[in-house]
Amino acid sequence: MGKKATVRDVAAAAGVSPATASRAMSGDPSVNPEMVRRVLKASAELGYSANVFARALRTQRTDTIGMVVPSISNPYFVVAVEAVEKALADSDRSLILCDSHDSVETESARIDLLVHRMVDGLVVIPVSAEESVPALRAAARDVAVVQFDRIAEAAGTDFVGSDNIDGVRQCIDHLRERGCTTFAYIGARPTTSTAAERLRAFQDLAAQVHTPDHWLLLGEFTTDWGQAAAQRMLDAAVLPDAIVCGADVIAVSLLTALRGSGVDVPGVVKVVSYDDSNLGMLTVPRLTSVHQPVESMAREAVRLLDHRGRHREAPNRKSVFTPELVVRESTGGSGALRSSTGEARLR
Amino acid sequence: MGKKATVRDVAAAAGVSPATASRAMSGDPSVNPEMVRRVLKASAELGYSANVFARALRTQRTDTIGMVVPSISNPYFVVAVEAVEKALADSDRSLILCDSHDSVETESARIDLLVHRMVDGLVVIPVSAEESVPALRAAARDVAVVQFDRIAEAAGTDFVGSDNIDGVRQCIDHLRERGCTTFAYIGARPTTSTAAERLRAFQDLAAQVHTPDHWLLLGEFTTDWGQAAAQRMLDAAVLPDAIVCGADVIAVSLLTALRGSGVDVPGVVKVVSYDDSNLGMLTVPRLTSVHQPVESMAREAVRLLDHRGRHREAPNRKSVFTPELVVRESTGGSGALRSSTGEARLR
DNA sequence: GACCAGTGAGAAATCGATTCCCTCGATCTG
DNA sequence: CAGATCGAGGGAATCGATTTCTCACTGGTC
Repeated sequence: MGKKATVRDVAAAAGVSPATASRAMSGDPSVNPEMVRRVLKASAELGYSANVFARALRTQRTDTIGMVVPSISNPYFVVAVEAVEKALADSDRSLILCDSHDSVETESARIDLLVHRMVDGLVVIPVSAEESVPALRAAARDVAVVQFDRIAEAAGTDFVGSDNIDGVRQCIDHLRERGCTTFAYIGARPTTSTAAERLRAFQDLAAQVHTPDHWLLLGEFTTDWGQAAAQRMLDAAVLPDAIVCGADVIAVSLLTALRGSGVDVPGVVKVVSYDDSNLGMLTVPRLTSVHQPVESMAREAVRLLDHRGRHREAPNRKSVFTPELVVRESTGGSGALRSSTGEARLR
Repeated sequence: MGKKATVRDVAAAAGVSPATASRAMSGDPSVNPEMVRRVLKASAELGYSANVFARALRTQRTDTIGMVVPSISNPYFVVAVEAVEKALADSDRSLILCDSHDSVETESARIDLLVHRMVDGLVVIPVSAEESVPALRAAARDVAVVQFDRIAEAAGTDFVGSDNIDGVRQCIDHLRERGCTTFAYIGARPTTSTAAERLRAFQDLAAQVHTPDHWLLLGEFTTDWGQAAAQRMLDAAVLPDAIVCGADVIAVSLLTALRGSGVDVPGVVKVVSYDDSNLGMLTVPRLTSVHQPVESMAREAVRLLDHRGRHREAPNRKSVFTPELVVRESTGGSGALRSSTGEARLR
């Protein structure tokens, strides 16, 4: 347990005052280059590295941002986390990640935890469009907050997401091109903004005059639900031409269940989904899915955080990115339309 | 941006000194109950909560432990993270998670980061049995370290893992019971202890006098490798009765590729794997896989950390848990043997 | 009635880095 | 050449909570 060197140690070794040592190391231009050299040398020799807490206590900054996601076992959120981490690496800041386990209470606790750790900013994928509001609103008083992917409107924070209406439209257009006329939707209950928008878009664009109950199934963003939904569809006599899923986690187990019951996909039913996660590459057939430009979204999120860090009272901003449908075999493959992209990224 | 209350504020509001306020809130028995009451009341009214950094600076503790995993897109590691988080929740501590992206350099940087953040302990799934040693060894001088799942022996830290020899033995026994006589192994190069142990166990237990090259394939723990390996097996004329995979991430894409080429699993080839992750539940057929008692392992890891926190110089301890094979359809289903367990946990 | 152990609580030191303020010497201006 | 200006660098305060260290006061004992 080697006791770590302090500024004083470095200062002493370099023959200067702690004040000068500190200035030298932070690149203050008013320090003689010769002194800087001596300080840096001493610092290197002692293996000095500043105490994070002392610095944070004094400067009120931590060069750390926090992120709260509903579940790290959803691959889409994992991709989002990795993208944010990458976007931060450029500016040499790090990420603290918390999992809210799809619970409003846990989410609130995690947000509090991070705020008390004085993160410089907070990226949150909120659990609920309504119930996440109080915690987010409170957090936004103390720190820069940006909601990611989903939004709890009333929280009044910045937001980065993608255009769900357009994504669903691309799905439907693609399916119509492939000759589909009857559509079902398997998604999540509209407690999150994404679920609500995708559902509404589907209803506006594809729902028939009379949509049978078992063609509009709303549950959760889980594989369990995908499986249960598949069962309900199979229990009914007639299958639609196509099924639009609200997320890959739903689609993969739905697909597996359908095929397990001998339904030909894409021959009899075509399936499209949302998120373009690595999961969709593991099924047979591979999933046609809506890809969101997560990397760009993450960079934008960091930019918004930085901006708000400087302008606390600026009006809220919303950045909405356009997604793109990636066509694979679950709707008959790329055919003459466009080439399917993306390799499995799972490790 | 509400400025947060300090001990002084609380003390003033309660009409006592900061010292007494601090003592009152930390449950020091030498404080008059009446004072305690007043302090707690004031504290509650002001919405006081101690500044994490000031406290950490003074006490040299953070009630936080750090965890470094090779990749959060591997579902097995995600399960490990969740288990550790859960084990910590009991004692009201939190987890900081870092991803080393399977890189020794990143791993070293992350470990440093966490050590400087004065985490009270560190749980690491090392990237390499050899190259992870220096960083771990250095970290262990400053903080309690436990290696999880894999071990870099020479680092000289505590360890929690499972018995890979026994796990592979269960696989082979099961396959033999099902009538298999020729076996192939698709795993990772033995740069990690788990990969090495599983490989050696396979060789000891199942390798034939002459194992064709394409029946002993070593790559990485990725889906890409599973797919590539499948291709190599298919290119050769003869298939084995059974394939043992070193991890589910390998097995799922292998399985998908085999089935895509018309190979009947489990009819022609049976497949067993390792990790029992949710991925294995999404394939058709579902994967027979070795389940490790991750929750128990995580609790043990936390116990070891706590123990070392108190006894810096105690000899290193290794806790090895016994895994259990979960039989599913990729080897012909549970049959009369035992019931398959586990539901998909993906969200 | 005087002395001592014991107890509760405040003043001040501490953790380590940063930064404001001030000094001292040097250069510049009139 | 005196006085003003500038700039490098040191002393000390600061961030907020905890933890000595100390002291005043209580009750008990001889």
